Amino acid sequence: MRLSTKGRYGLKAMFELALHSGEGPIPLKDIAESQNISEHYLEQLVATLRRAGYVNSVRGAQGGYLLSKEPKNITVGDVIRCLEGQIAPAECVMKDAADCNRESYCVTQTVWRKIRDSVNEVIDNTTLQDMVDDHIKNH
Amino acid sequence: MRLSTKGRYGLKAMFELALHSGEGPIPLKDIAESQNISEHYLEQLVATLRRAGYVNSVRGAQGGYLLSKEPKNITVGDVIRCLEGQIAPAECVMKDAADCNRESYCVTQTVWRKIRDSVNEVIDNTTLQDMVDDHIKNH
DNA sequence: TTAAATCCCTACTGATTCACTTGGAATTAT
DNA sequence: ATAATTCCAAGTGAATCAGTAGGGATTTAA
Repeated sequence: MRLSTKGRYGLKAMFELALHSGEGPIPLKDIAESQNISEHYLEQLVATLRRAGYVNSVRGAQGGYLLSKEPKNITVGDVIRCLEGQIAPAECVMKDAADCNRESYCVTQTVWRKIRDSVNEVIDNTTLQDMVDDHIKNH
Repeated sequence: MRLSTKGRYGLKAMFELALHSGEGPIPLKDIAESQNISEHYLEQLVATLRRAGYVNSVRGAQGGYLLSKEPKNITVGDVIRCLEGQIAPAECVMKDAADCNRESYCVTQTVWRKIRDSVNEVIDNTTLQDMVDDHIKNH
């Protein structure tokens, strides 16, 4: 039940972008350094977020990345799901899942569904702006 | 964020034991067959649960496994944690975690903590008895 | 008393995923 | 022109997953 570094690093990076939202493009180098992450690895994660439309890029010197929307319109769920795929403890409670067994009703599925829903509730109701506010409040 | 087969199969097995609680030892063969799981693999999972004190075993012909406590006194959290280790989306919010970075406060940690707590709330408040009741209600 | 049914234990294994690294090409500000 | 950046594709060592293999020990039933 651990998140991989994709989701973890990705959210850190998105938080950094949100923190400097409106200040023009931020180069990955800065984020990688401040978060102590391999720049080349982070590049791959941000590429995924870019293709999904959450960040825009500016190439060339003085280029970098910026959020494509306001921080309040991007949720933690958007970011994590983009990088990690659907968040569900078992395949049988993922969207488009095939029926997991011949029986029409399975009790463990009920448990997995509850776990899935509780996690999704948290991540879909926290935006990057919430994280920024939280950060400011604590400094 | 997927659970491995350890936790998934393990919970299914414990549910079967709870369902037949009070009927004497149930052989693994029956559980493995009814849940369509490799018996030898399940054996390893149940061994872990036995060593942790959640099930007792009876050796020899007509032997098998039984819950060591009443179904209402074993939670889903007990079972999953026993087989999968601590449930937390990131190391920094696990018990005994070293400080994740030089800064005293980290925003992503707040998110991970919320996820961790919401999952634990679900699994610690669902017992095997709840699953049995749910099963009976739906048949 | 022997055979069958069961649990118990250790080790091995092929496939997949993780967390990167390598090595460049294309683009743009200075 | 040069340096700073993004963009792209492929390779890699280590770890984990989901078992399998091959036995040994214990108990019941015939």
